[in-house]
Amino acid sequence: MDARDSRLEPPSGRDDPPGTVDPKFARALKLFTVLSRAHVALHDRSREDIARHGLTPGEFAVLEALYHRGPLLLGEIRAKILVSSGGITYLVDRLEERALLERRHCPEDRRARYAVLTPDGIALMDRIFPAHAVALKDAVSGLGPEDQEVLTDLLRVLGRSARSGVREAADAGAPGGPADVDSG
Amino acid sequence: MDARDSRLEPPSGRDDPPGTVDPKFARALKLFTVLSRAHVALHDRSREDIARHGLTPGEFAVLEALYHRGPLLLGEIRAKILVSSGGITYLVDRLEERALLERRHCPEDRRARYAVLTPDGIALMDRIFPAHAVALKDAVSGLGPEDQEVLTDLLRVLGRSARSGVREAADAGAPGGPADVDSG
DNA sequence: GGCATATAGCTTAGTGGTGAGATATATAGG
DNA sequence: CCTATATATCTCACCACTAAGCTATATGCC
Repeated sequence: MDARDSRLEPPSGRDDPPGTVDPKFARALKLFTVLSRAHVALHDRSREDIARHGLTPGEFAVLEALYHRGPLLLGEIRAKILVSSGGITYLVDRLEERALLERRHCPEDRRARYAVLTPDGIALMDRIFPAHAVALKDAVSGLGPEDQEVLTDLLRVLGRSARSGVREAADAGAPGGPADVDSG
Repeated sequence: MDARDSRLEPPSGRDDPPGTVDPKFARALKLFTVLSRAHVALHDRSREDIARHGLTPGEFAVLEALYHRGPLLLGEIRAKILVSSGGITYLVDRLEERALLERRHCPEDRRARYAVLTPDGIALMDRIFPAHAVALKDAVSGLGPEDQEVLTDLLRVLGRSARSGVREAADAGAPGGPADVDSG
């Protein structure tokens, strides 16, 4: 058999990557990378603040939506915070168990449910939201107000851009199966 | 009061949210929201492209790092793609099982391991990366090249701001712009 | 009314990932 | 050399969340 165990060998070199990035695409790729890192950084700051109160970001997002908009149907929260149908049930279950919100029947549609903050839920948000707002304000304070506005506007356009043109399948190929990975 | 079931009652009103956002913080909160949504949108586009090849975003990120940088220590990949120590082991395990990469001993440090793409791994990336770059370029095409550059620069600053515990002066009185804005 | 289809939320199985602790190795100081 | 501490990776228990299918209800068409 082959005497050579490749695991015993160091890599042939540190500076001969097999692929290089076509500069034509480098700008988009870089933008994506930088966007991801900025998001992670900000999200982490937000999360470490929220975690001190025993909440996950998802739970906090639900509470915040209700705190600032009043009672909402589960589907409305779902659309606002971008979780799956199972996800919103899970989050609302946990918050209801902790008596921070309640489900209520919707008189116009018996399939639907409102989520409504309880007094405890309101009290909790009264207590923690202001500090959270300060934490976020600090986290973005590396940019001045005008730059923050410009950034927000650009991100809005980018978001729309990425959301539009979403392919609804039916393009090239059967939508039934994932694809091959190897066989190359 | 008697024992009524609050679930039978509709919410008292749709437009009396308990909390309102201090406009002083509205800009930062809005920025965070818009950033999250833009990130989700772009990430979803990226993911749906990657998923067609049977890869998760994490797996793709590992392959891409190795494809463009050559062999890397697990810790180096970990720092680049921002996963936990358990996460990088998990990702590399899966890719190694599929023979897309190999672990190799590091001669200078016997605790460490390199990850190196196999020929199959390189072939896979040769095959799927170009289309992925096109997909991302399309997704950001709602912004012109110059706006993309501006956005990237602002996001870089924001990322640094969120990562460091900055509490720079600046503040509400002097929108003249913070001093050091670039260093990398 | 009666049927077909769409929709809101729930259930369940499964997954990508985290985080703390374990192990092996490295490094510094006596 | 010996000890103490730091570091790179792995192991394992757990978790937030997804996706698909389910039930109940709503809606449109005949």
